[in-house]
Amino acid sequence: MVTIKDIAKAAGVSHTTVSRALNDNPAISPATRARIQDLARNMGYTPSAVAQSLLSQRTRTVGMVVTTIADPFVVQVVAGVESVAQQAGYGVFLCNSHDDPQREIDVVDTLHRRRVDVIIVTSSRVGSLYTAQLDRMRVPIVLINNQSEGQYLYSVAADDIQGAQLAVEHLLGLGHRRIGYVGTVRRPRSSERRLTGYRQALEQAGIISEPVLMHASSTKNDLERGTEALAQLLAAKATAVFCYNDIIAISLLQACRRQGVAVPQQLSVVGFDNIDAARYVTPALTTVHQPRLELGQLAMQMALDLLDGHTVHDRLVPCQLVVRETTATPEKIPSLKV
Amino acid sequence: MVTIKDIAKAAGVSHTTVSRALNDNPAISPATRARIQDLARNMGYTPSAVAQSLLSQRTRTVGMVVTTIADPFVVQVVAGVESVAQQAGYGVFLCNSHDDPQREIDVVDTLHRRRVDVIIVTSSRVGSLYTAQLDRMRVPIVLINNQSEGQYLYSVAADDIQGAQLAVEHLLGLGHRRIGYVGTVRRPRSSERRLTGYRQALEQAGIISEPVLMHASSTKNDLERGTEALAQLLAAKATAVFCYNDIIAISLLQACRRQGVAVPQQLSVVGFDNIDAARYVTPALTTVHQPRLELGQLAMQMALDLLDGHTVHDRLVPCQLVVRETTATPEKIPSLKV
DNA sequence: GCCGTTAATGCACACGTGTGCAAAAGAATT
DNA sequence: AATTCTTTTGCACACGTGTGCATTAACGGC
Repeated sequence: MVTIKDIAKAAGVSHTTVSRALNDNPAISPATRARIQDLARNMGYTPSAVAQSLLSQRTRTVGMVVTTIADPFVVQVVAGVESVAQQAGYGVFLCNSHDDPQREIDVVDTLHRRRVDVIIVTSSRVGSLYTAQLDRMRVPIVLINNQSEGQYLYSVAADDIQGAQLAVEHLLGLGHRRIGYVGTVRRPRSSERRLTGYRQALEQAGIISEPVLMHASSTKNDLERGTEALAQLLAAKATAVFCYNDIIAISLLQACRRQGVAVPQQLSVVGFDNIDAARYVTPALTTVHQPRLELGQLAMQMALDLLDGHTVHDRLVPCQLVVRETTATPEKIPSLKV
Repeated sequence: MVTIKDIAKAAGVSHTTVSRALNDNPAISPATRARIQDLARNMGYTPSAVAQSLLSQRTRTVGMVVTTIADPFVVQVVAGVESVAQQAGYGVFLCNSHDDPQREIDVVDTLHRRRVDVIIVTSSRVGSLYTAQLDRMRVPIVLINNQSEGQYLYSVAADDIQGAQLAVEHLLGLGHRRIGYVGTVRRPRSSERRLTGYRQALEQAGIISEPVLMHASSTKNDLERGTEALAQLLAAKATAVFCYNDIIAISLLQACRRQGVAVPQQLSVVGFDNIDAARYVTPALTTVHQPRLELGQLAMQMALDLLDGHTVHDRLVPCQLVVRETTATPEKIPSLKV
């Protein structure tokens, strides 16, 4: 591996002069500068970011912690982070937490050991724990869609409450009165907030929310959620359902098809996230769009602001309703004719 | 940021002793070792991987270049790389090439400047160019599904020819005789190889492939491919079609629905890749499964072997057929009764 | 008490780059 | 020719960690 010392030896100057010449320092005469730059090119020299980082105390790297890279939601967030980071000359170091709090702490420690300039964590489970570590390691941490109760950290999040309200108000507007909610235990905080939005929308319409219509997921696997949820919803005589996310909603659609429940005639379904698959399913899924790309971009921009010493304020980004084919006016089924 | 020198000062010893104590060097007495380790813990010490890398000349990092992180195909490959890397104590540095050869060269240079130990590139467009740079920077490069003609590099790839044969043989087995192929210009080499597999399967069945049934994509956007392709296929009186990938196949399914073409009764459709959405569409897409996770794992394993100085050989991984609902025996339509 | 052996610790350097300060060389001014 | 100013270059150190070698201390055998 060729270093500036090698170039210095070849040029008959000190490594100091080489360093200055390559950085276009005006103290170096134009003649030697050109000579050294040519020499560096010919010798195939590439500066070592490792050595530069050691000296400058900056790696120009952002550490990104995700629950799993396979989640279609986080992929877009990563893309958003990457685009802004790239533009600012920062690189992205990727880590998995696998939704395991202990592992999340471990990878944050790894990133700290690698001296990343800033850390971005999606769906953090242990945000509050960072406050203790935060003063030890002087690394700013930005949380995206934080799932814990830590309040001392910087965060960017989609507005779960407002998004859920959009979904439920859409169903209410179509004439539905018995609307169910299917939540999850994997994202406790988001699920709780979407439930809050669901409740508020019903309340504003003068409807009392019934516990029999609201279910948290009992399983860790969202994909197996459909069959179980459908039985509960039919038993509660629901005409519409708002799901925590698109995966659950799609699994519900598949259960409906298996059991001969017509969507949207017998049951309207609304998802959350607007993942790619929502557009492809039949009937196409009505859902709440989370600005995933924007979440990533905002988080990275906030990270850059923090590194520049600016004061930043938390961001809550509104969601948008995407109406497709799984929602319609409820059928007048016998049990409702009373 | 606390360093071993700070600990040395606090303990009244030299930084050498601290370094040895933290690394469990037997030359240090158990008493001082314990004392220093406690001190390090209390002071919140985290070793600097940057300094260690500078000295050891190893970063324990793999640089990963992908066309775009938003592609559902590459996500699984990244997951495969990450899992093996994680287990071996390596980190993953992620970069986008955006399918731009120049940009691909730039990010490889960036990774080299960061002194990653090895580089993994998916769907490389400029593999052959690396041979020139390869001796300059002594960094092994592993290609996944290489799209260029460079032959001096290590590579892992799915067997496009065999996969295409599986698909077409499946259609032939169902009784189809007029089978189309819809390719793409974005992955020239893969598309060409799948076309080869398509041709070989037809040839073995004694069918002469007709140019009117084979189309390369004229657009860069696979999603808009459907409408155009459907018109061409109907004009050529095809009863089945094999698509370069699932995105094109799904776009074709949507065009069929819009134009009232029944799938699979009037047209059988086979995709390639087996992305998540293939399972969700209606009817569910018959497709060729590429072992994406395995590709990533094999590439990273090959990278580790290279770093250990072992000799490695290129890998060609077989694909598997996944039969779902978009393929069936062809209808006896009038034009075929002749 | 002397010497050889072992245990414990420190000195000095290396890794590759950047920078303050001094030094040398050259040019301009008196 | 002496002085001052400017231009150009080099010395030495810093960043944080690890290691070969030397040094010191301790200890046992005679």
